[in-house]
Amino acid sequence: MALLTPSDGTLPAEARGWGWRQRLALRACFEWNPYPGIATRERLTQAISILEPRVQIWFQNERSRQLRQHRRESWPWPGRCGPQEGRQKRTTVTRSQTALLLRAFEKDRFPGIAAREELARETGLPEYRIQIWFQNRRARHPGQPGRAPVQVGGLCIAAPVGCHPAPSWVDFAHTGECGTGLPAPHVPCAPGALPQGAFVSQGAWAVTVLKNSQASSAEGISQPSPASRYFP
DNA sequence: CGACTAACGTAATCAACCC
DNA sequence: GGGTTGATTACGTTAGTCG
Repeated sequence: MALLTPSDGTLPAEARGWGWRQRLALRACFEWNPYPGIATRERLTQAISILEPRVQIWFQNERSRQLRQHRRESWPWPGRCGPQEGRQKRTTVTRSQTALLLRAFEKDRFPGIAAREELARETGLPEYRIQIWFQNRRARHPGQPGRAPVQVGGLCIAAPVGCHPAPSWVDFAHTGECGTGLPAPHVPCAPGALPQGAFVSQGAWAVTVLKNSQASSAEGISQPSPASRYFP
């Protein structure tokens, strides 16, 4: 998405959307666990400087793509493997926050990003939680039909939290922090969870390799058929 | 123009929390 | 214990970008 890219528009073609290093980290994680819990998503968030909700959206879209491809090629989708990771802790919405949201809901059932940001500021809740609240509210309190036009243009997705600096995929590329940041070795993951060590090494490997190689070779790394790894 | 992808929608469901 | 509601999932659609 252009809105996630530097404003000068000089991002290389292969990095359309997010940086290829970010994609690589996401793919590496996806291969080990297509259903990451909040802990893994948070680690990814820190490692690749993409906000957690965006990471979640990416995994949703990626699972969708993989499922489609598996169906096309008549391969069974492995689905969840291993114990489930923990969910996002349930957000407690206070009465005053609910009242605020209800007022906004009555005015507009389909708030755009700007309105959600404003509500986030007013309530102190994260913008993505606001979005979830509206989704649940619409589903459970169907009122007048009809939907607001999708607000895509004019988004400030690059920096929903007060427009912080541009995604640091360049830093990610040069600091080498990502290898350790991606899969925190001491994360309190559920016992018997996915092969964390393997995940660590894979993520670190990916990053290490990328640090010492060119984008062209990186493309080759990120390309192997993902399905082949599910069915060795 | 078609392919790709981020963002966003619904519907169904799981699960935590409150009364 | 049941109702409410936040979180997550699958799946579909839209719109922007690129070759």
